[in-house]
Amino acid sequence: MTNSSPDKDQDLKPYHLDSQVGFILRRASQRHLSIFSEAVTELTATQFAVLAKLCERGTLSQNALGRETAMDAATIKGVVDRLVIRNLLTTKRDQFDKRRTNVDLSPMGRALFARLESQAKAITEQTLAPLSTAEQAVFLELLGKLV
Amino acid sequence: MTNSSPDKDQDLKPYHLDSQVGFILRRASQRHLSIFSEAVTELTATQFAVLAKLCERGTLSQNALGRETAMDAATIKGVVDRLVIRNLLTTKRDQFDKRRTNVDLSPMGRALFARLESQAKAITEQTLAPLSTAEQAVFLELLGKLV
DNA sequence: TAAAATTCATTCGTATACAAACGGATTTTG
DNA sequence: CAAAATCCGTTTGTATACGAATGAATTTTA
Repeated sequence: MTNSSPDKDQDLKPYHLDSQVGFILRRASQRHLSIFSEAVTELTATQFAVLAKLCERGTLSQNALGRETAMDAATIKGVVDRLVIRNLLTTKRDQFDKRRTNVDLSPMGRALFARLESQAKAITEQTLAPLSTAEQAVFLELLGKLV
Repeated sequence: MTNSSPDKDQDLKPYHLDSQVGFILRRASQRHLSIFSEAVTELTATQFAVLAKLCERGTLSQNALGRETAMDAATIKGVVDRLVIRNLLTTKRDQFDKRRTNVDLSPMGRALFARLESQAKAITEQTLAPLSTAEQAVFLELLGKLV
């Protein structure tokens, strides 16, 4: 007899890109980045994340900063380099561990972050605006489990 | 008297990167992409999305394909070019609208997609695995509102 | 129908993003 | 303590990602 139970090697349901979580995550990120760049022209969201983390944590080695902001060593290097060129960050060789380069906010970087902080909060709100307050809490809780 | 109501220009609560939805979305995407590349070595997630969409929709103009896969014209061009070089896609000038380049799966592309389809479904499941079935449904519904 | 607006694909420039490999510094371990 | 393992920052190469500008083709509109 024909079995209607789940297939072994092949699912009868076709693959629909639009319902795959990875694709929807990418589109949600795209929308957020679009909201961000609309509201903030001075920095990218990635660059802002670096300023925010340094403001929160103070001086960090370059690689540690990368870990805190979810960027690998090659990526954080480029981001830091560009921010140093713009005088938003300072770097200094660690005097005890000669491998490390310590990164910190410059006065300009600190001032820029202070100026953008409330806008950044508004961007978070705008990103979540399609959800009710209750839905936002549920969403953030579940999203947090997926990291 | 001192007012404890919400601030006008400044929120007393400090900005914590780790609780911003944009940052968590990025990390969730990173995790998904890591799961993907662990399971599928032949293609990137982006490239697979192109194959999937063409399998689903058939021939599309290059720009239309970009819209369906959430890539702008410049991005989809690079992705298509690389897949054409690998003989996974074919391109042909539209005979009626001379602006358009129509893109379709090659036999090799179709075969590769067929071979990877079940793995792709498993990747989606693995990405959502930290959530219960009920949570997954809630999460996808809310995430869908944020695109 | 002619001008204006739009669409299409392309190119250029900049910015993530990450794997892999490297040399130097530090820490761990046998 | 010396070898092994790890960590640090850097470089190279490839792949998205997108704004802006371009020229050619098509559609809209006045």
